[in-house]
Amino acid sequence: MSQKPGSAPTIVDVAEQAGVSIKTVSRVLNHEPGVQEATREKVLAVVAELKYRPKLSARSLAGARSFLIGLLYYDPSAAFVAGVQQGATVRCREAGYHLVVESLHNDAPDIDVQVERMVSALRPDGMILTPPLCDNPKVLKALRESGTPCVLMSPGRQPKGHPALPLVRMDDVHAAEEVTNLLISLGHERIAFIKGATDQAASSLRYQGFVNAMKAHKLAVDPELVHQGDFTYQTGVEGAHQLLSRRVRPTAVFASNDDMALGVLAAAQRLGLSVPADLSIAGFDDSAAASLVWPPLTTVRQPVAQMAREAVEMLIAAQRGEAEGPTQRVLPHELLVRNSTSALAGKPASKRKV
Amino acid sequence: MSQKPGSAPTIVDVAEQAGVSIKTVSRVLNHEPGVQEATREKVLAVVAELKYRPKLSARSLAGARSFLIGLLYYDPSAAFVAGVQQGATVRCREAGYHLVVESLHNDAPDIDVQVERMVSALRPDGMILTPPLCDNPKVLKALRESGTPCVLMSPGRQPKGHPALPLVRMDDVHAAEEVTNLLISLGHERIAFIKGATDQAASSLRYQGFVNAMKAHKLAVDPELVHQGDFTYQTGVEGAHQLLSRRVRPTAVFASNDDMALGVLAAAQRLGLSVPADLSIAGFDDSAAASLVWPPLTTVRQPVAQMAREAVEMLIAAQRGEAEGPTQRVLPHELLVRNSTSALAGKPASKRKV
DNA sequence: CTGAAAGCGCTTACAG
DNA sequence: CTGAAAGCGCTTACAG
Repeated sequence: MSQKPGSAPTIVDVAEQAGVSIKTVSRVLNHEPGVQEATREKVLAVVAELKYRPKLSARSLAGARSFLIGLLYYDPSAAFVAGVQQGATVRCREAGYHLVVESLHNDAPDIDVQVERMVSALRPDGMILTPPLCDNPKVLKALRESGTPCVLMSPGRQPKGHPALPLVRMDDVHAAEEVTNLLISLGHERIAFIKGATDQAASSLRYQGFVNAMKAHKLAVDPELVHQGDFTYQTGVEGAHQLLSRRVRPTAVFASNDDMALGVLAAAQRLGLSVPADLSIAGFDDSAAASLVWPPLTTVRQPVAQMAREAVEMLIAAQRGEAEGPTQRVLPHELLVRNSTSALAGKPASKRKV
Repeated sequence: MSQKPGSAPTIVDVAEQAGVSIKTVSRVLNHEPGVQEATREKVLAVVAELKYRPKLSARSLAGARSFLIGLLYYDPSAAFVAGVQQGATVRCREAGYHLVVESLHNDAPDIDVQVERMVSALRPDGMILTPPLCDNPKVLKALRESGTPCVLMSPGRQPKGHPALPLVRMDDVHAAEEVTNLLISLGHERIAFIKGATDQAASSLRYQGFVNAMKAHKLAVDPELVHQGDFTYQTGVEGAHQLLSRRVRPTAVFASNDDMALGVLAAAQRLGLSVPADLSIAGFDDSAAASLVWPPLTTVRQPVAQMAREAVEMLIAAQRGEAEGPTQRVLPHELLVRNSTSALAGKPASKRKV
């Protein structure tokens, strides 16, 4: 063995032992064409025997790739981040990439410098941005100037004046329509809606879906039954108190995320209402708590891990110059019908067509 | 400017413009002693002007540091991972390090190879392990053989036969004692306990704390009031049904994590019991759901972010050869007294000394 | 206090 | 199909 004991084997060790040049070893490892099958196998055998692993820093310094994908996030629920990482790290591992994460504060005045620092030190091959960072102009600008490829996860409207960035998202409008349709199919007509934070793109999309479905069934959207929340539990509680004090109560509440739906549930129970007998409640997100409370919430599951997986996919493909698939992808979600919703008393579930 | 337009400035550009050698620039950037103040300032000025950022891959290849810290995790609640990353990425950023995360499956037969692959490609300066990976012998072995420094977060008993590894944790025994003492101070005597998964270290520690506190107050630990759970919501529900069907019901239940406590809460409410009037419930972890249900759960908050922060700290200090502080640290937790616990009817809260 | 040389372990042109 | 040379951008010894 030419390999010095104690230190990890290098490409030189492999080349010597296989009786080829380091360039050939490099070719085999990078799946470059034009290597004789016998040579290829010999090299691979030595690689396995020596347990040789190319060092990322050397590949990165010499070549045009770093094999690093960055993930920038701020705050979105822990479950969202966990899902993103689950999908992203698995895909990265399969492809020989690694995920570098950074938790940034969306309002930090020097956020652009933080991003620029990270990018120029790491030179990642691509960056994944989650809300609300994917809608932060300073972040986007820093990334654009550095020439780092990006994929946005569930962004709001894209900034005008720049070419559309690659993105992955789900169809919030359609999902909200489905939830509303479910409630209508259960016989509900007085359906209240609690909106999310005004500065988040999902809020208006989900509200739009609610309105679409109501109108499609010729049901009125009573302004008195629409409450402005901000995606927090607290505004769900407040919304419930306000909505349930109407002369004629709603029979169902569609809160546009689970945290608010949980607030409605807690408030309803404190008021002595039985859920779903007296009030049906639906949420959105399928948060961990949604299935832990009683009754478990009817909600929508976002394909978070799958979105992250595809984001990594797009970044890697783009780098290889393969334009594989669309750069703006909409992934399927899942409507989870659980026990917080039920047919309106006296109205059979099948009464209305959906 | 000697710097070619379009490409990022290198150490050579800085050296030329500052009129010094690259070695001197390197000294300034690495805070090495023995540089004249005037020279130092001149270099720093040029660095700022050129917005020069040393490339990690070059530093890593040439030197002994990679400025990368690895974080390996599997499953622990999303909230736990989020907390760990929050603390770790902030500390990393302050120190010019970056966090590479990998989500592994604890039962993967080739988990040691996965770890070895990651380590030999990245050469991280240190690795942070969370439960249950921090107790996985194959992971520990792979890391030891590669010579990668590690810090374990909240591990169970350390493997015998090897030098004790650095770790950060909280005092589960003491925290469980505090929860139990709280219940006792509220007048409860028939207190049920739901144990966690037998293969997790925290389970026995928390039970030990419960037993300690009961004994300290001369209260009997009734075997009929101890239920074996596994940290899931479902076993909380099962435990509740079993415990609440006793001839003489417990007046309080201490579930050793929040998921199980939520199961107890849901079961109790379904049985028509009012919490905390009819039954006090305490959990452990301060999960997101704990404060979202009604009534919010009395529980214990782990200093997760702070533990991660210190783990990074220890790894960086160890690399610099500074033996700063102990390598086995126990961080303070916080008892959160919320509405799921109250004084036993007829017994004033102050009746018992704690 | 400062610098010239060598080298880390790969990939990139370029030859043949 | 294969290889010898140069070079990526830093740090490490070693000198003075």
